[in-house]
Amino acid sequence: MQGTEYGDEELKQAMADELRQRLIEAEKEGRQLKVYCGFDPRTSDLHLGHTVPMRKLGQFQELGHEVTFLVGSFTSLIGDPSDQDILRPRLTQEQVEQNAQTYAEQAYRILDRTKTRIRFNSEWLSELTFEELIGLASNFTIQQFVTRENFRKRWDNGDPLYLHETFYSIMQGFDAHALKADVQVGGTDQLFNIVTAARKIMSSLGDKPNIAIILGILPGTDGEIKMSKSLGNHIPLLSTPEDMYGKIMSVPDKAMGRFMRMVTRWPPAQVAKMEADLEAGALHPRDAKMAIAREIVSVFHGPEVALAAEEAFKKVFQQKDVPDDMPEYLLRPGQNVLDVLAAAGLVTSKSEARRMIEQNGVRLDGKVLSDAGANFPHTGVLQVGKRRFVRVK
RNA sequence: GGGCGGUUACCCAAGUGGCCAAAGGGGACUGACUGUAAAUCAGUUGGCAAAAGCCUUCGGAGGUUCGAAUCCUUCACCGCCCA
Repeated sequence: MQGTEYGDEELKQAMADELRQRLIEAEKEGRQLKVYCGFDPRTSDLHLGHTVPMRKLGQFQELGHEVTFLVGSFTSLIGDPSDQDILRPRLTQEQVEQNAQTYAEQAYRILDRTKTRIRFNSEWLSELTFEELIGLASNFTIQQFVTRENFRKRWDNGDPLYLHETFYSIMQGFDAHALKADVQVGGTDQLFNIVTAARKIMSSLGDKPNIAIILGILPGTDGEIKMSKSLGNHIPLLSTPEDMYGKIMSVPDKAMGRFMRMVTRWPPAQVAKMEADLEAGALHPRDAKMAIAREIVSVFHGPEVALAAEEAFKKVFQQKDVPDDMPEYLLRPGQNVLDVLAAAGLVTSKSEARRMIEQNGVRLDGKVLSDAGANFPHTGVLQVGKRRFVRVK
């Protein structure tokens, strides 16, 4: 139960006991536990935050249990209201299918391709009749939903709260039933959906309620709030190693503990030692973070690539040199500084380019360019801000 | 179905005929300081333009006016209260 966050000691204990019990039962019945986690195919690319429950699934997999990667193809048509206080837009069928495809593919970076079952919940949810839905819905009261924090806020603010949003929990509960799940993994934002909704629905349908493994939520690059693409604080799984390394380095120190626990493969003892060393001043926070960044990049790209990413980082940010690899732009005759900045994609408009120049944010081979309208001086490395580079040829 | 209120830039939010490209906050970006951290300080934050200035933007469409985010008509969407 390490790395879990139930926010309630009693619940954690209850779940731990139940898990132990279930393991014993399964052992007797000569079967493995059925473990699953649902993922919303809401965006096409996964980020570090998604990997937290995936790695938990991976651990179960290593222990020989049966793992299902459930794509919420049907639930995405609604959008989970759990993790935010505003209404989420509904996706179209096509968007969902397209996203689901790339999703599963990326999941294999973490999970064992040969052992992972991929299921789509539209399989059974699209078959439900209205009558069945009524039966499922009768397990819940309006109050249960309205008292949940995220609904409560919207209620209090006078923001719209749609009836269909309450179906999300019911559907998730039905997923657990359809999969006959023993264990369901999810973030703290899924506490209600898993512990209340899924367990209730399963019991009402005569299943043994599944056991909740509730994981903490990984913060984004701001170190505060949940990593999320829509909040712009995410670290995509498909980012380049250099980018991933750099993004991890930009995470505030205070979030290091959570990154160590949630996305590195380090055993608790090592994490504890690092934290103790940091506390004692024996370890420089920067070095600790570099170790974390190298470890995380290794998880996805292997140790050699991670080391190379680290070298690139040192070069650019510690020695203020330029990276080895960068996009190239072919200079055309008669172009001025603004033209090149805009055409090379370093800025989104010429007005922005002007601003950057005024703010001394534009450099060519390390020298600040101050004349926006001047002809582009010469070929070389053109830099905007600290991290945008283009080689002008 | 009725009454009232609302829809402003990436987000929240002020603005109720000219001084509004539109206050303030958040976020983001640039610079300084650093460890590409945090904190702090300074600045920027619609587009085009060297600049004067011009153009587009205050839910959509029409209108009044020399002039509209602001007034009128209408449509759409949302909230509250009543039924």
